[in-house]
Amino acid sequence: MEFITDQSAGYLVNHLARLFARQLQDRIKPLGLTTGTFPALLVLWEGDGLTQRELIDRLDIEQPTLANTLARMERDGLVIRKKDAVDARAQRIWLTDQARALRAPAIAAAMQVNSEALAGLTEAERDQFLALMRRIIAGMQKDALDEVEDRQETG
Amino acid sequence: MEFITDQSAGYLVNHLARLFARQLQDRIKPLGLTTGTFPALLVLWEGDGLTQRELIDRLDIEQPTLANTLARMERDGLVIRKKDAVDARAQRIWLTDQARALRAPAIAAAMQVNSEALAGLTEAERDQFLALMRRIIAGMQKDALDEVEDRQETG
DNA sequence: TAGCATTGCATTCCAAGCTATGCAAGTGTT
DNA sequence: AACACTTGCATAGCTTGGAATGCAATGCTA
Repeated sequence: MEFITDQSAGYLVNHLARLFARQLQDRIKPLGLTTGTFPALLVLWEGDGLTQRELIDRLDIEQPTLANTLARMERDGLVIRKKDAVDARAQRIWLTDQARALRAPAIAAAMQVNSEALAGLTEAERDQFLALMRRIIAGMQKDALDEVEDRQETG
Repeated sequence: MEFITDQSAGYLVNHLARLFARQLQDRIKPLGLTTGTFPALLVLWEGDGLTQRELIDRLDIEQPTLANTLARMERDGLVIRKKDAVDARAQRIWLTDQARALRAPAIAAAMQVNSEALAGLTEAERDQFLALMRRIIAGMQKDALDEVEDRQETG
């Protein structure tokens, strides 16, 4: 059985993700940001005051991963957490002014990474690439969901 | 400035990489393997007795990352490290019988993950997807190399 | 309303990746 | 030969990601 890395989607995706992460990190480090905060920030920039649970529902990330990320973000002055008025278990996440101010430069950095990465592709190829990824992601998420449901029925 | 995650290559690649990693981990955990060992194993299965340096040259991974991975692999009985006869600094990496025996099932697992992930695509779309990734990777590696060279000239 | 199940979050422990640094062994230069 | 430089690897410390677990607050149900 042969395994050719150049023809393995998983291998290439992993490699590509590391290349993107390195690029993004280089560009947002001067802003005092790290890559892991990015997904959470993108959601919060659209509207903060969410609970951790609400954030998780918008990010395909495990709860402990987000909890850790939020802890680092609080330590670094990007967010503050206030107890929910109604539900004493929940904490609502609020952006600091500092985090709000970083929105424009951070997004500019990310968009620049994207455009440089895809610079060798035509407009059509870029669209194709994004569309293919969206379809693969949707399929894999569905598969994962089905597996969870199967386990619940069986177990 | 807008940022739409569905149209961000970096965001989608990161997400996709996590989905692939979860799938692969589920499948190779029963074999006693973890995802991080995979790239090194793929090289070593083609021929072991390499030094760490030679492995790094075949993997776009930083040296400390590989050193850690090899330490875990040695701990788990996948490889042994023997001092090089000529160069006392270098250590040559040898697969154990156990690691050799895992080749077929591990590769089968990875190929299954790939084919399930791409199941919703036509043959042509799969080829396109892989080809696009290869081109983007090549471009980003070239960019990264150029930056290093620029820094050396300047600094 | 008492007891049980669920929910929201934190904590622990691990893998995997990175940067920065250290150090011993080899190489090259004068 | 002495010195500086380079190379090969290890270590420390961090982020990002996950699984497993714990626990308090809430919700449900008999």
